Amino acid sequence: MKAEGKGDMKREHEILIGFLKQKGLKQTDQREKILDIFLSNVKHVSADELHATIRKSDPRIGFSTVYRTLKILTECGLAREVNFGDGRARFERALDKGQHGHLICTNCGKTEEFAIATIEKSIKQISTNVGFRPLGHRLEVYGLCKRCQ
Amino acid sequence: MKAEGKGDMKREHEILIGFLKQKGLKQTDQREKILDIFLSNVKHVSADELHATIRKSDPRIGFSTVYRTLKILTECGLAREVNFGDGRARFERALDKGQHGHLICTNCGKTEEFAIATIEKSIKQISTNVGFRPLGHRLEVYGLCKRCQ
DNA sequence: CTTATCATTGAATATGAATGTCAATTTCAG
DNA sequence: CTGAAATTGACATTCATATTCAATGATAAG
Ligand SMILES: [Mn+2]
Ligand SMILES: [Mn+2]
Ligand SMILES: [Zn+2]
Ligand SMILES: [Zn+2]
Repeated sequence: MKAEGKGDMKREHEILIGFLKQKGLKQTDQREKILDIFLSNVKHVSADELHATIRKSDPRIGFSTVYRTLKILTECGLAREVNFGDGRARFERALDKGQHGHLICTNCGKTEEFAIATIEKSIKQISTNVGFRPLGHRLEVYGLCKRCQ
Repeated sequence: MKAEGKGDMKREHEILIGFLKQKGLKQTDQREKILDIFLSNVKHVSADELHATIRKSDPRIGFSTVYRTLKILTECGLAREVNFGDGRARFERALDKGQHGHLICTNCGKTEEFAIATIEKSIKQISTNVGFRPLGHRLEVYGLCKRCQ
């Protein structure tokens, strides 16, 4: 669970630690472990799912801690919350990963990501026209994936 | 509550009645009244809010009925569900009103709509490229409205 | 190292929207 | 009309999210 060739996570840990210090919060084993598992895991994970995964390596970590840590990770830019209309929040890695849209299969739940550079340009244009300052956006496309059509 | 110059709602009622008949469901006063109030009301209303409004003119209509009727209205294309990340579903008029994006102020909650014709073209393009068949989409932009900046 | 302070943890509990249940009532085809 | 079947509305349940709180842990000062 270390030599997995996904680039070291030092940078992410430094960001987390810096954020905690700056906010007067404390550095704990739980927070570090949750960050590790979050980063080494599949994308679009819910708090529940992440907690289930973490329990396998440390059954003593509570759901609340996972839940609260995901919030912290989101605050410090390491995670991003996404929502696929299934009634629960999901989180994906945010560092070095720009905004993107999601194609969500309404039949099997499969999701695919796509770049939205041109769309983002349109959004900026439109927003500026009406005096709105855009800070974030969500674009979800619902439909049928190749297999489900 | 009738001569309000918003075009008659006959067409909507015909659509609802046709849908009910076709599905073997029954035409009730409640459903008609809920449709009326839904149409003569502000956009982006939650089930709760709609129920509160309806209670003023008929206190005997229950929340469950409003909730279930909104589902029916969505099924027959008279309403569309939208979600602004505040944890509850909202509904807007859908007949004669194409898809559009929303600019949502994260400070005051104000929402503004905008056309997404060009963006829709991009979505279709991208989807086709990967073999995905798009059936619907949501585009929400979060930021600060003119007043809140 | 020791201590004092204050944040964190995790189990339990609370919250709130969405959905399900069911007896009484209403619709509507025949 | 009449009866089968859908509807209604009060209430209960579910489920994700959020909060509470006593015990524990982290950190800075001495
Ligand atoms: Mn993604
Ligand atoms: Mn709208
Ligand atoms: Zn699929
Ligand atoms: Zn505002």
